[in-house]
Amino acid sequence: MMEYSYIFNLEQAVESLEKLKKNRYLFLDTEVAVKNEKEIDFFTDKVRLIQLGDYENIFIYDMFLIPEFAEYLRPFFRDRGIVGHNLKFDLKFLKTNFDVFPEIVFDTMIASQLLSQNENEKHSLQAVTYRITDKYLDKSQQTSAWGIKNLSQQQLDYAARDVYVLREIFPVLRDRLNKINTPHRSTGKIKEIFGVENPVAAVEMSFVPQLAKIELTGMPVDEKALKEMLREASSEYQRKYIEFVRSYGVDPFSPHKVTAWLSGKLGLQLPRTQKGSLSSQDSALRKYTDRKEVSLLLQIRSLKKTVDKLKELESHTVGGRIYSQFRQIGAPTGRMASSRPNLQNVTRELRKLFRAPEGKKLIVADYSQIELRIAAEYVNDETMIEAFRSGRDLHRFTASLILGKEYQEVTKEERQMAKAINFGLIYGISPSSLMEYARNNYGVDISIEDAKRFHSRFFQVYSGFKKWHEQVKEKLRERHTIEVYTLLGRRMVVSRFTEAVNFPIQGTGSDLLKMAVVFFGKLSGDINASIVNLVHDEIIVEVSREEAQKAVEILKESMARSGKLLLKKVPVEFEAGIVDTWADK
DNA sequence: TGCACCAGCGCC
DNA sequence: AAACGGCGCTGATGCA
Repeated sequence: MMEYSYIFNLEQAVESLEKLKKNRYLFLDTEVAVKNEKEIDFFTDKVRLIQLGDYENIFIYDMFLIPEFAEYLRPFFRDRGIVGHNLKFDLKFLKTNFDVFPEIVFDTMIASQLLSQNENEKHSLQAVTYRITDKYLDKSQQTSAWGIKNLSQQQLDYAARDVYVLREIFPVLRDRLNKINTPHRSTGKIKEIFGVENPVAAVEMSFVPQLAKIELTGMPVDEKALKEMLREASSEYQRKYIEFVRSYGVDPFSPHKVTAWLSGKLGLQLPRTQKGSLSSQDSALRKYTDRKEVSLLLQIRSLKKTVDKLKELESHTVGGRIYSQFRQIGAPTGRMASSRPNLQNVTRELRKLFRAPEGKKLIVADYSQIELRIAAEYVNDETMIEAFRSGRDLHRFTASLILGKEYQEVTKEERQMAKAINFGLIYGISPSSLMEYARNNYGVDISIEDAKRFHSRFFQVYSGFKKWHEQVKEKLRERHTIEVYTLLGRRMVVSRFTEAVNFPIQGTGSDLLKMAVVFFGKLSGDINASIVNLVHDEIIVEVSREEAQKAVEILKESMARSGKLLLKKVPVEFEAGIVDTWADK
C-alpha cells in the first residue's frame, strides 16, 4: 500500500518541508500540463505537480494552487540533493516556471545508462523499474490532462507511484555503480550526499544541471542572415535541380537510378557498397567531375544538404535563438547527441550564422588533436608521448618517421597523408581501407603497396600501439566479450576489435569535455557567461563584451584542469578565442 | 499510409 | 580473417 499526501494549501506545504528537512536528499518528480504533446515547450507549458518524498513520506504539491511554494523550495534545495529520472526535464521546468534550480542531483536514467551492458536496453523509468524490481509501472496517466481543474484519483496515484519506485531503484543503481572498478574514487558533493563513489557517475550527475542550463540558454543565431541564405540557396537549388532532371531525366537522390545511369549510359566505373550494389557516393564520383553531368549532380546534392540544414535551423529558431536538445549519453562512449536541430553537424559555411547579439561575444574553444593525445597516454606509447611533450606537430612527426625523412622536410601532402594514417591506424584500419580513407577524407592518393608499407611502419614506430592491438585481439580470442574502460573509468562491454580500441579513446574524450564543463560551471559563478553549444571536443560560450576576457581565462583553466586530471604524461592543449561568430577563429 | 531499413553526408 | 569509431536528418525503397 502506497501512501501519499496531496497538498493544495501553502500552510500544509510549508509544514511538510519540516518533515522532509532532515534528509540530505529527496526524491523528486514533476507532472506538466503540456499543450502540444509532440512539442513540449519548456517556456510556456505549466508544471502542475511537484512530487517530493523521502523513504517515509510522499507529498504531491499542486502548483496551480500554491505557486508561492516555490519561494520555500528555492532555499530548501540549496544544499539538498534530489533523486529523479531524466532530471534534465524536471530541472528545466522548475527553472522556467518557478526559478527553482536544484544543482545536486542523482539521475536514475543516467545511472542506468552507465550500467548498461547492451545497446538495446531501454532506460525509461518503466523499463528500469521492471529490470530492477520486476514490477510493471503503468504509465498510461503520463500524458493525461494535467491542466484540468480537479485531478483524478488515478492521476494522483500515478504521480505518487513515480516517486515510490525511485526510492526502490536508486540505492540499487548507486550500489551497482560503486561496485565498478575504477582507477580513482570520486570526492565532492555527489559523493557526500548520495554516496556515489564511481567517478564517472559523479561527473555525469554534476553534468545534468549544466546541460539543462545549456538547453535553456539556446544558441544565438543571426535570424535575418539565416533567412536570406535560405532564400538564396533554395532558389539556386531549385534552378539546378530542374535543369538536371530536364536534361537527364534521372532522380539525383535515387542511388539506384543514378548508378544505373552513370555506369550504364555514361560507362563510368563505380565502386560497390558493402551489400554489393553500385555506390553513387560523392567520393566515388569526384574523379569524374570533369563531366558536366557529374559536376552538376554533386552541386545539387551539396546544395540540397545546405538547404535542408538551413530549414532545420530555421524551424527551431525562436527570437534569435536556437534551442537544441541534447541526449547526455547519446553514444555508449559518453558522447552527447544533439537533435532538433542537430547543432553538432553544422558545416563551416553555416557557422557564420551563429552570431553573438549586440554587446556580447562568443568564446570558441577546442582541444587540439585530443584523440591522438588520449591514445598516446592510454597505450603508453613512449615515442608518441615524447613527440607530444616536445611540442612536435604529430602528423608531421609521423610522416618523418614513416618516410624516413627529416622533420623539417616533410611536405604539406606528406603531412596530410600522415594525418590519415594517424587517425586510421590507431583504430586498427586495414591497408586497403586506409587507401580509401586517405582518399575520401584527406584527398590523398596512395597505392596499396604504399598503404601496406605505411601500415607496418606505423606499428614499428609506435610499438605501444602494436602491443595494445595485439593484447585486445588476444583477449577477444579468449572470450566473446570483454570490458574496456576509459581513463576516468567509464565501462563498456564490447565484442568487436574496432569497438574495443575505439571506445576508450572516444570515451575518454567525452569524460574530458564533461569534466571541463562542470569545472566551468563551478568557476564561472560570478560572471554572466553561458555555454551555448558543445561539439565533442569544442565548447562555445556566450558572454558580455566586458566579461569576455575573464570568461576565456576561466574556460582555459577549466579545460586545462580536466586535461591534467586525466592525462598525466601527455600535455593537453587547446585553442580559445573571443569572437563574434562561430566561424571566426 | 505508416514503419523499418539503408544510403548518403554533415560533424567530431 | 578482417575490421576505424560515434552521432542525426533526409529521402528512397520495400513491405504490411
